[in-house]
This record gives sequence, structure tokens and C-alpha cells, in this order.
Amino acid sequence: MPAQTPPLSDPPQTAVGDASAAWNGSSPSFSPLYQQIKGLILRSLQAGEWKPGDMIPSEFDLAARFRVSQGTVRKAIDELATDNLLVRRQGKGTFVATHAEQHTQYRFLRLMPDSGNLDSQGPAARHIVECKRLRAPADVARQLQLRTGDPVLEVKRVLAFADTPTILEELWLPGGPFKGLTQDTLAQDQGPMYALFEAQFGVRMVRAEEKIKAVAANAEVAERLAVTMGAPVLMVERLAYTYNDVPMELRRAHYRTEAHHYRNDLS
Amino acid sequence: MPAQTPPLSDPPQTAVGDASAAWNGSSPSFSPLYQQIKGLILRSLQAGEWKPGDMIPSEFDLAARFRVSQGTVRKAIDELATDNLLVRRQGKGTFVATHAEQHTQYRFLRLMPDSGNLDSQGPAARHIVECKRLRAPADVARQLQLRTGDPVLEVKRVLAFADTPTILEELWLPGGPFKGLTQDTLAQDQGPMYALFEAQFGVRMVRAEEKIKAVAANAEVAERLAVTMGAPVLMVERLAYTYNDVPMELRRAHYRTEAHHYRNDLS
DNA sequence: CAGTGGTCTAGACCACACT
DNA sequence: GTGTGGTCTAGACCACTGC
Repeated sequence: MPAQTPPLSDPPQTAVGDASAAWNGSSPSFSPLYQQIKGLILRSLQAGEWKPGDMIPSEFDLAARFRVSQGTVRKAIDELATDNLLVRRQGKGTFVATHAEQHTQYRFLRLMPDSGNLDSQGPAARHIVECKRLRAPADVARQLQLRTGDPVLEVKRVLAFADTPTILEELWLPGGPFKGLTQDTLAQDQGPMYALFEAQFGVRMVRAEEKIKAVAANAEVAERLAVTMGAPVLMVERLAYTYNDVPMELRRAHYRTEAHHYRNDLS
Repeated sequence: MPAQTPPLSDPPQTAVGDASAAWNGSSPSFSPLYQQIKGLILRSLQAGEWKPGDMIPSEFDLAARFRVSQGTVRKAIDELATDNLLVRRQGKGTFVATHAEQHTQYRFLRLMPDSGNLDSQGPAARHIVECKRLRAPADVARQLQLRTGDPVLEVKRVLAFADTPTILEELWLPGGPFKGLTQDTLAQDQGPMYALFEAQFGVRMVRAEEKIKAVAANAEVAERLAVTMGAPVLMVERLAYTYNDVPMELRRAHYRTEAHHYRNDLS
């Protein structure tokens, strides 16, 4: 290797050459340079070269490393920033996004009080109801892309806002990546659960899909949320993914919606 | 005016000068050039200079018109495209977005069958239950930024998928912009309702906010959706906006969710 | 073929944050 | 001041569409 920072690890075809011959294979199905750069940055993120909260090298440095212009790196970072994988801070640098921040406290929680916001009611009271290992039931296994019977963790907890139990959620995590997670760990933690996952297990949730239904409260939901059996509650099933669309958490939650609503913006 | 296409209509301070002195006021709270260009394009859209489905001038033409570089126009259009106000088509041009397109048929409807997709069940059967003029109740007026008692249109309709009535929605429109809308117009229309609004009234919905709750079906909901009274149904309240964040429709809908769910992607 | 959007580069300068 | 991201320009060339 020359004096340069080591460039590409396994270039399918030496991803970048001189500026003059920078094009990447003439016709058959090819992605622009900045997409390739995006992929390389993504790989470094997955590999943990830069951890959540870290500052990544400057655009200029990355441009030198990948042997492209600063503008090309910029466009790659732009897309990663719109995907919420990176956060730009003018004058400071570009940082790996993390769930451990004040203003992203509830980034994945769309429940809002009918008036005001979640913070205005003070912090949520959390209560871990249970945390146990078991063999994945068929539907859980399917959604987490595991085999039926593979070890998974099952966690159940209740969140209360302004002294009203509002959310009951049950979640399943693949046993492998989350080996060592205990009820104590969860109970003692103060911040967002996804921040804990980052810090303790190196698992960063980057996106999720939710499916929402209205259902009647069953006995357990009624008890935990202090509603009558059969009362209408919102059922929110979430499948959360890490990098590369790998599902890492299935979460089935029930929300009381007398004083709250699920908020969504369409465009 | 010189030979150029007429540039800026009311430049607060001649938005663009030479390349050398292109900056726009040194310190006090100023937006970048491309934001100003974005604003100018937006104004043309509102003014109806280009209508939904139309092709707008090429980036190069717009650059000449606004006396900026093509790259600056490009960035402005980029943002308008991510906001879904414009649609780029490589090799063809850039077009004003419209609701009258196959693949945007259900752009604002997030209800999905638990398996398959809405189209796979064939077209929805629509039935207009009522359409009448009335004076705005207080809450409707507030959300539509009208005065209580201002004239509004109230429409009620039912959508059925695969012979099952699934959606009951009630919607309110400001009387002014929608003068002349009748039950017949609505009943005879085949396409998306928002496409009708574009074509007949020049009102283009660009974004919306939805608030979702689980509620018990009342007598009317139970009857229209063929569920038992008290059954849990999803209540979706939507406030839809035209350009410039002007609210133009309030819609309160009830969804059956035995075989469907509301889908949402988080990131 | 000409016209359009899409990519890439190189260099200049501005705005913000830290020291 | 130095270093970072943010804006703007100018020009070259590529890829897609339709004449």
C-alpha cells in the first residue's frame, strides 16, 4: 500500500481510478460512484469502525481515502443522513446516529398525548414484567428470520405516562446477538431501550415497520392497562431492522388511546 | 427588462446578481439561493403556471430564467421532488405531481390487507352516503382555520374491499374553494377523490397529518361497516394541506381491521 | 439525432464551532 | 485562526427518451 490511507478493501473492480477514467463499467446494470461510496461507508458502519456517537472522518478525508471528489462523498453522506444513519452538524462534523440522545428519545414511538407532548408529562414510568429465554414460536421465528425453536428472548414491559399505564409491550429478540441480556440489565437501565442495545450488544436499530389494528383488550391487556376486558385498544406490531435489512426485534404492543393517539405524517 | 425571460417578480432584494456577488445579504437570518429558487418554483406551482401532470421547464431553462447555475436549480428541484411536489423522469423532464396516476392511486391510504395488497382484491366499491352544505361546527372550523358557522361541505362515504365494507369516512371541505361540488359529481367520479379535487377545483393536496385511535363502534359505524356495536375499530382523523400549509380537508374515518391493518414505516 | 435529467469534478467562498 | 459542513459555480460527460 502506498502512503495513502488504505483505500478499498475488496473492490469488485477497483471501484475508483483516476478522475479521468472514473466511470465504472459501461453498461451492464451499474450504480453511480456515490452509491458505491455509500456502500463502503455503510460497510464501515456495520463493521463498527465508527461507533454510534462517533465523529466520522471529514468529507475531505473520506474523499482522499476513496480517491473521489469531495462532492461525491458529500452526496453519499447526504443519503446516509436522510436515512438517519448519520447526523451532520455544521462546523463540528458528521456523526454516527445513536438512540442515546435527548431529542431522539422517542424516535420510534409515535404515541402522543391528545394535547401537549410526551415530555411535558414528565418521564415515563417503566416496569419490566418479565424477561425469559424460550424457543421461538413459528410466527416469531418467521418474522425474525430464524428457525422455529431457535432460542429467543421474550421481554414484557409496561410504560406509564402521568400515572396511567398506557403501553403494554411484548418483544422478542434473537438469542444470539442478545446473549447475556437479563431482566436486571433492563430494569436498571434509564435511557431508551435501543440505546442499551447499541451500548451493550452493538445492535443498532435503523428502521422499522409497524402494522396497526384496533383490537379488544384481552384479560392480560385489561389488567396491565387497567381497562375493562373487551375495551378497544390499539395493537401495534413492530419489526425493527439493523443494517442491511436484518430483522432484530419483533415487538407487539397494546396502547391505550383514550388520552393519546398514534401520530403519522403523510406526504 | 432585458432579453432574458422575465426573472424575479418581486425580489425582496434582487435575489440574484452576478456569480461573483451572488451572496444574499451578509448575516441577518438568510436562506441559501436554492431555497429562494425553491420558493419561486413553489409560487409558480401555486399560481397554476404549471398544472398537475404538466412538464415544467428544463433545469437549464429555469437556471437562465432565475439567473443562477443549473446546479442550484437542481438542488431546489431535488427538494421539491422529495416533498412529492414534483416528479423527475430521466430523459423526459420534470413534472408536476398529481394524484391522477395509477401507482399513486392510494398514496394517502395506509390501509393494507393482512396478506396481499389493496389492488389484488380488485377495485374498491365506493358509495357516497351523503353530501351536504352546512355551517362549520367549532372543532371543524378550528382545524380548517375557518370561523365557526362558515359554510362547509360535509361528505360521507363507504369503501368496500372484496365485498366487505371496510372504511366509513366523513369529510369536511371549506365551502369557498369547493363551491359547486355535489353528490352527483362525487358519485360519478371513478378515480381518486384528490384527483377530482385537482381537476375540478384546482386544489392539490400535498401532505397530511393523521391521528389514530382505537374506539368502539357506535350505532352508525356498526351499521355501515356491518360490525357489532362496541366492536373495536380504528379511528383515523386526517387533516390534509395544500401548498403553504393551508388546511383544505378534515377527514374522520373508521376502519375495520379484522383483515386489514394500517401500515407505517419508521426511520 | 437532440433534449432531458443524472453524475462527477474542481475550486471558490460562506457559516458555524471550537480553541 | 483552523477545521468542519454548506453553498454556488462552471464545465464535462453519461444515460435515458423520443423524434
